[in-house]
Formats: sequence, structure tokens, C-alpha cells
Amino acid sequence: MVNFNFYPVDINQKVVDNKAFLYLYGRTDKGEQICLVEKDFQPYFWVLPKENPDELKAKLEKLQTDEFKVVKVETEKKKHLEVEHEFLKVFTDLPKSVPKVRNEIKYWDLVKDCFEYDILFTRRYLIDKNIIPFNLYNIEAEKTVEKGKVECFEVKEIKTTDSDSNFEPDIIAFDIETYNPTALIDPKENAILMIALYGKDYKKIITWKKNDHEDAEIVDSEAELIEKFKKIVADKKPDILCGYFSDEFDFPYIKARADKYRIKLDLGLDYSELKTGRGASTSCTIAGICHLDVYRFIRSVLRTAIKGGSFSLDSVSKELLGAQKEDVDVNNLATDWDNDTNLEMYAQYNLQDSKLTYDLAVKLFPNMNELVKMIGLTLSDTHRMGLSQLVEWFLLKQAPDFNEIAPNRPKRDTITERRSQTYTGGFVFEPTPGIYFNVVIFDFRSLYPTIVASHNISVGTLNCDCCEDAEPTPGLENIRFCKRKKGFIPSVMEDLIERRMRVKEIIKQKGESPFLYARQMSLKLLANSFYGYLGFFGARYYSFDCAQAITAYSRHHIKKVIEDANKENFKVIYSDTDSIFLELDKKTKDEAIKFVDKQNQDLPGLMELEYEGFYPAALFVPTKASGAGAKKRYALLDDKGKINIKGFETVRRNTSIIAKETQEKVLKILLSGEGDDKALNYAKNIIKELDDHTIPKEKVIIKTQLSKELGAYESVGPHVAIAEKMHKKGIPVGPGMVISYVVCKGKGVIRDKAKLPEECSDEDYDSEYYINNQVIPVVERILEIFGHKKEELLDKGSQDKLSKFF
DNA sequence: GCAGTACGGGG
DNA sequence: GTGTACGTACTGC
Repeated sequence: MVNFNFYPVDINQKVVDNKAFLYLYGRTDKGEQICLVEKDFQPYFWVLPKENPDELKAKLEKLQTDEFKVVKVETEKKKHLEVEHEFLKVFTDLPKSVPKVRNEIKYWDLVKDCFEYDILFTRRYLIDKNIIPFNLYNIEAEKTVEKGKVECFEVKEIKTTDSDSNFEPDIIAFDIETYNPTALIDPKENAILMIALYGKDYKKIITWKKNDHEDAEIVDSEAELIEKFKKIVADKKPDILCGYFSDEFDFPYIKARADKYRIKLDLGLDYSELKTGRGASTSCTIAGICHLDVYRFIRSVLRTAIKGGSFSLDSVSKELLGAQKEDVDVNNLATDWDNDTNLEMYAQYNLQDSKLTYDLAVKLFPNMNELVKMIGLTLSDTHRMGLSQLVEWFLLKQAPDFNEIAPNRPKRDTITERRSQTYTGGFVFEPTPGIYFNVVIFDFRSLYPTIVASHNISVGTLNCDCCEDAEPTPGLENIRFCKRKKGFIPSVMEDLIERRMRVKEIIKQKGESPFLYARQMSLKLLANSFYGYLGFFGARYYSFDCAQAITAYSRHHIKKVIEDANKENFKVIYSDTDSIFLELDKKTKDEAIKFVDKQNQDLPGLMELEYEGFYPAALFVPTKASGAGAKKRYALLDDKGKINIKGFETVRRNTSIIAKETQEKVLKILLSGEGDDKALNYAKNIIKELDDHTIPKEKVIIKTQLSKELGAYESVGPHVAIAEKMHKKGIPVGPGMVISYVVCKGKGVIRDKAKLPEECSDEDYDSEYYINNQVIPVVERILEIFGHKKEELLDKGSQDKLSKFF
């Protein structure tokens, strides 16, 4: 018997001799990578009997076929949605028998329902044993022999430790560059030219042509490059191997090339091969090593925190690291590779991408670590989860502490039904379009979470039997919540809010650290996701009435603030859900702050109104339809002179550069007080330049991606028409390729007028199209505020030509 | 207005 | 594998 301290990192399961074993990989506190084998955990699920539990128990105990077997049945008192019942805990021989047994018995007369039959075996184990990845455990184990790259121990006991020591994972980032003679990405045809790896005190670029980069290692062929990559991963033994978009690009690409050379990509610590997901949205996994796709985490969890709108490595790095990619046009790589030119430059570009990925992983690790600790699943699982999934697994993790059995995931028809139901959202006070000066913003801190906690909103407290005469939810006569007993969801919510308040208190006293910041952010993120979760059609704990009650309470509270503000002669100009914009008019900033303090004395429980800030100017635009102020579309000038644009046309790839530039410039002119005439003239001038064709065609190119084979399209969009033209000219086209085109003069629908950029000159583009469909739409509603009509945007010279469009 | 399709990230 | 995205915006008809 041996005893040591251990940080779990990853978990796997395997069936050996018709028994399911669990393999917990990780690192000892001495830094050795090892594997623990658990042989005594049995798969199970829950059955709720209809009336006669003993009869059902006896029948289940005898259930056995060639395919599956029930090995044990236990009776246990558990709660389901806060109501106690007698449940049967049904153990099966193997994990895969669980769904089989469930399918066999679900229509039995004695069975009312089955629960928790779709929780993956490895996740079930982590939750039940309360094993939290990256926490330190004391292990009693016995040395055993298993096929693998690391030492193996059979677990006898796993004990929690008091240690607050933080696990510091070894992280390696990687990135590939591929041969790209066409715009088409094709792993069947095109080789991997370089792989860069970057870690703490480690950097290397592997390539198979002469390269003068000081960190380059030259091998003889692409096949050797892949072997070398394998060897480095095996030698460096990282806990985390990360890439950027590597779930859907780097790893599938490497796998495809390895298959071509019949190289086994046995990166797993048990020599198992890299598992690539098929199609979009699936993950690539390596046994024993956490494959972290930094892009997935950013997209799924940090999406609201990224202001730039794009999740590209370059823009995310700029925003989070203040660093950027090398300024290299990777489109020339194939040509340069063929000519043996600039290869050192590409090696540096490759290395820089892996460095940025590494730096992002290190920077975001505290956040991911906090989520892992709250959710209690591996980083590999956690970092790919969306907010609803995080809430769901958080609840699944908490449920045993409340003796709760979780509801099932909804079936297709339930989802359809849920999707069709709608209810009123937050309160919106529509702004009158215009420009305002000296604006103050208030907002409720964590509005929905504090409502859930303060008003006891939970599936099990909804319309309880014990408080029938309690006051109903404002505006919802038939919805009220228990006043006597705190519900499951409000309990965990209150815990989240209070934990966050404690962390913030520590930050106040001891100063901020990345770790404390990450902890409070993660708590906030999770708490804020509950409301969306309760109203999400795919949720186990879906509750239409709870979701609806939350917004009803929010409307009630914000309307009260607006009323009070108006009474005190603040001018409310806009309000949406949890925020209120006021024009100070004759009032002062101090008076606004005092108003907030007074409001807080009246608010219940954990609810709180905050003074968000002061803005010298704010601009609201009208909607197309009503002419009233559009919600969530405004631009602010802050007291540092910076312009914040909210909710305006997000610029996608298929918008021309000229449209984006014009909109930004017009807003800047208006907010900085240079006057609407100047803004109008600016826009007019752009329109004139488009009409005169003095704007170069580069600024009017529209780019759209081809998603399938040419023959597979039922409807032919402009980019498909162009792709067909390219195909006829002998240019290879296929799925994934970005088609650039310019809408040119001519007759018919847009696809008839689209041309390849190189086939037209600055003179050929259709000014009318760009003026009417690209530039005017983005500026007209802004200028409308000042009474300027579309027609004013047009110079006399072009008036005739364009008048027919209005 | 509906249905079908593309977007994202990567080279 | 006790699994198979997702929410939004545009175009064509």
C-alpha cells in the first residue's frame, strides 16, 4: 500500500473483463504524472415506482438478458422537485446497460418514471465521489500494472485534504500551418508545413524545409513532422495541450494527415488514439491529457465579455493580452514555400500564434479553474460547455446535497411545446431618438439572481400547499412562492451570491489578484445564467412560471425606481431591464448618487441599485418601423472622450468595408459635438465618391463562404453564382472557400450582377447597390434624428438615378 | 412571410 | 462513450 497526494486532471472509462473501470489521470504533488484505477464503482440509475415498490424491486432484480443485466436494486427515500418519494436505485453490470435497462422497463405498469439514466459514467463517478479536478486529494492505493505511459495505482481510498494549494498545470500550446495554394482548406491534398509548440520555457517550430528561425527544427518529411510532434507531447507530458480552434481545425487536420501516412496518433497516456469529433461542434479528446480548445471556451463562456465582436485569435489576443498576431499575409505561404522564400518569417508567425494561444490559456486558467471547481467536472468537459450546461451540471452536482434527484432532459415534443410558449421580458422605456447631454446610468446589480434569492423562486416552492394566501407575484395572480421553506434553486443561488460578496470583501481588504477576480467573475457568471436556464427549452429544471415570475418582479422593481426618479425631477430617457438612463438636466451627479442610496434602503434582501456612471453625451436612433427609439441601440461618449457603440449593425464578413467605416465616422462626428451638418456632409461625400467611383473597388468587396459542393445548392445566391463562374474558368472551388465578389452594373437579381473582383475595375461596381443597400441603411436612421431625410444624402447629380428607389 | 442557407474560427 | 451545436441574419422565391 502506498499513500500520496494527487491532483486529478482527466478521467476515462474502459470495460475490462466485462467490468467497467475508471481511470483517473493526474499529477502527484511531487509532479509525477500517474493514473489511478477505480474498479469498484457501479453504474446505476433511479426508478420511481407507480404504487408497489417491492413488487417492482423483485421484478427488476430478476431482469437479465444476453445484452444487459441488473445486478442490484436498493430502496431509498429521495426528493424529486422538493417532494419526497421512495425510489429504487437500480445498478447494472455495465454503463451501456443503463439505457438498455431503462428502455426495457420504461413502459412497465409498475414504473412511473426513470431518472438520471443519461449521466455519463465518468461524470457520475466524479459527482458521487465528490472528486473535483485540480483539487488536492490524499490517496491510498496499490501499485498495479496497466498498459500505459504513466505509473498506475489501484485506488483503495480517496480522501479530501484541507490543502488550498493551487494546481499549476503544465500547459503546451500548438498551432499548425498548412500548404494553401487555393483558398480551399483541404487536408486530403495539402500538407502540414509547420507545427509550432509553446510552453513555459519551451518553444519550437517543426518544419520539413530549410528554415533559419532559431527555434526551428528541420525534419525530412511531413510524416516525420507528425512523429516529432507525437514525441514532443510524449516527452513533455503536459497536463493541458491547447490550441485555438483546434477541435475543428488543427487536430482534425493532423489526424487526416496521420491517417494518410498510416501513423497512429496514439497521444493518449494509455496509448489510445486521439479521438476527433465528426462534423461541427464536437470535441477532440486525448486519454489522460486535457485537450483545451481556447476558442471554444471564449466562444461559449466569454462571448459577452469580448467587446470586439470577433473571436479570431488576433482580436481576442488584442483585447485580452494587448498582443497580436505577426503581421504576415498567410495567403502567400504556398507560393513562398514553393519558392523557398520568407520561410523564417512564417516560422515566426507560426510560433507567435502558439504563444498567443499559450498566453490566453494561462491568462484564462484561473477562470476555467474556478468553473471546474464549481461544476466538479474535468476542464476538458467544462470549458466547452455553454452557460445553460454549466448551470445544469452545477445543479446536478448540488442535487445530492439536497437529496434531490434531477428531472430528465426534455424530449423532442416537449421542446417544441416549450419553444412555442412566450412571456413578457424585462421592462423597456423606449428612448425618444436624439442626442442627449450629461447622462447618468443606474443599474441593478445582479438583478435576476437577487430576485431569485429574495423572492424564493424555485420549481419546488411554486404555488406550495402551505402558503395559499401569500401575496402573488406582481401582475401574475396565479403565481406565488413559498414563504416558509427556502427552495433548492434559491438556496444554491443565495450561496453563490453570498460567496461572491465574501470574495469581493476579501478583494476590498487584501487587494485584487487574478485568482480572486476569476473567482468572483465565475460566481457572477453562473448566478447570472440561472434565469436564462430556467427559461431555456432544453433545461432539466425548466420552469416557465419561474422564468416569468423573475421578469415580473424585475419590471415591478424598475418601474418603482423610474417613478421615484421622475418624482424627484430627474429626466428618465431610457430604461431596459436592469438599467436606467437619466438626463441630469438641472440636477447634479451628487444628487443622483444620493437618490441611489435612498432607493437601496427600500429594496428587499440582496437586491441593490448601483450608480454606473456619467456620460457627457448619448445618442439614440429610431427604429425602422415605428420611428420610436430602438432598444439596445445607442452610442455613448464617456468622460474620457471614448465612444462606446452598442447594438449597431455588427459588421459581418458579407458587409463591405465602406459601410462599416461610414457608420463609425458619422457617430464619432455627432457625439463629439461637431454637428449633424458635418456628419451629413461626410456621408453625402462617401455617397458621391461611390457614385463617382473614386472609392476603390477593394472597399466594396463582399465576402461569403461556400458551405457545400456547387451541385448541392437549391437556391443560388450571388456567391454561388460566382463560384460557378470560377469553376468554369478552371479555378478549384469547394466547401469552406470564401468567395469574394463585387456587385456590378447590370440587370437582374444580385447574383446576375456579381463579378469577381479581378474581373471588374473601380468603374464597374454598382454604385446604386452600394449606396442603397450598404451605406444608406447604416447611416439613415442616425441622421433621421436630426430631421435629415434619405433624399438629403444624395447629391443633385445622382438624384435622378436614385430617386426610383425611394 | 417563409424556407433555406450561412456565419463563426482555422490556412 | 449513460453524447451529436446554436442563435441569429440574410437571400431568394
